[in-house]
Amino acid sequence: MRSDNSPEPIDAEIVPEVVVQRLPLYVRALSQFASAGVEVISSEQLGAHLQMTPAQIRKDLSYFGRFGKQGRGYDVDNLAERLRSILGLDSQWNAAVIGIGRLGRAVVAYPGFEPEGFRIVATFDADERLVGHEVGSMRVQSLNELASTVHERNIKIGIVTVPASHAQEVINLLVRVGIKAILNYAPIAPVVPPDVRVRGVDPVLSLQSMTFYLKT
Amino acid sequence: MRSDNSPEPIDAEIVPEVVVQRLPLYVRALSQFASAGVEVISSEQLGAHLQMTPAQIRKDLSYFGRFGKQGRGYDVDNLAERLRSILGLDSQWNAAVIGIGRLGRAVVAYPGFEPEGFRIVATFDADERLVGHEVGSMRVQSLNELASTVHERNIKIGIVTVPASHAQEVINLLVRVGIKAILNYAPIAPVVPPDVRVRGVDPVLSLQSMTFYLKT
DNA sequence: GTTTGTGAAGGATTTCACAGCA
DNA sequence: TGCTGTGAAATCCTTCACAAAC
Repeated sequence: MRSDNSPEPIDAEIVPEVVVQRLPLYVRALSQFASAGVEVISSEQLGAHLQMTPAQIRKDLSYFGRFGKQGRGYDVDNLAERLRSILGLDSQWNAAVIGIGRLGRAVVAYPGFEPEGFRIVATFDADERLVGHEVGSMRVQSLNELASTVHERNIKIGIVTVPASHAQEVINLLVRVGIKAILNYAPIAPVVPPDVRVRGVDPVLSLQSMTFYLKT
Repeated sequence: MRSDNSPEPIDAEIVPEVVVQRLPLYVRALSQFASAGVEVISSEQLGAHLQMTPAQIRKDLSYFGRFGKQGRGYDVDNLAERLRSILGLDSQWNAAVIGIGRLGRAVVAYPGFEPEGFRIVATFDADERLVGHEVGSMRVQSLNELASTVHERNIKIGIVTVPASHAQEVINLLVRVGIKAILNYAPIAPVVPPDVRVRGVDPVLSLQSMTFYLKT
């Protein structure tokens, strides 16, 4: 599937989306192994750790290049770095949080984004009484300012923490302003154009699909 | 696929897991239509709302019975109720939260669980200095009390909000105590026996799989 | 006329199994 | 010998298309 190194001529078209979604899992597992001092790892070991088959890992990686050495396995640091670069995790991504209620504040305060290169650089709320308040050392802005701020601060990601009743309109607004990646905490299935990606964070849905298996 | 009504002899074995995971989506959409006053809906309309094909909806439902009327569609209330019952959402589910730091407190305070029938009935933390404190009108308990409390309060779901470094051991403990459904907020891919279900809530993973498509 | 429920077809993803390399 | 990378096979999931029901 193409020869070894050379900085990614990846056919994004042709990589199945499921594969892309597993890549971050590999990155995370590799980081753990790296900080445990492991230098080389086989698809077998990685698979055991992630509860998946070695074949799947090898096949997934094969979409992007050849990273291993026969008879040996993968260099942990190297593979992690290559995958980070493929995913675009070697640069910083700026995000805006829309909806500064209880949930929005928790998201702004969440310490897990920054170390992974995701930085919240603006906060917005439709409620004019909130506008101007300080949250996480940022001024809450009016939605009127969304378009200009998104461009000025190079914001590529929208994080939606408004109530379900307003989520679709906020998402429409983000789309209109050119945002192509949305993390949606509202419990709705939003409608977006095909070039916009949405990922839902929805603990209730997760619980509801587990109870099926719990019934007696 | 079996005749009409009769209270579910569902072959859980045979229903694909993806289908089970979509059911809560249907329930949610149906509830919305119901409260908008819609009484009957076709797979076409439901599909438009959820951005999926009508055929997929009909096929999914066909695993569980026959709920529609040809030429007409589905009775919104009836279908919602049937699906709730299939998923086990017609009863209450008790949950315990393990890890009462910033995130754990936010989860305990989250108002989205209770209305859907999920009730947090116990809180635990490994830090003995926290034990005894009140959080969400519950006493934070020691992990020593986990086994007994799980049985006394009929807890079927564990919600893990401890730091990544302790998540696997806490999950092991939950498994040992008989928990079969775990909602995991820690950024790890836990290893569990095959009869235990885990769902991860992990905004960072979601973001990391979107950046792949953002890299111009 | 409309829309369901479903076998059959088609497409996508996973797993197999092995040649080839270290 | 040990393990990768990968076509081919197997499995899983989605879509088609139409008979039956209203």
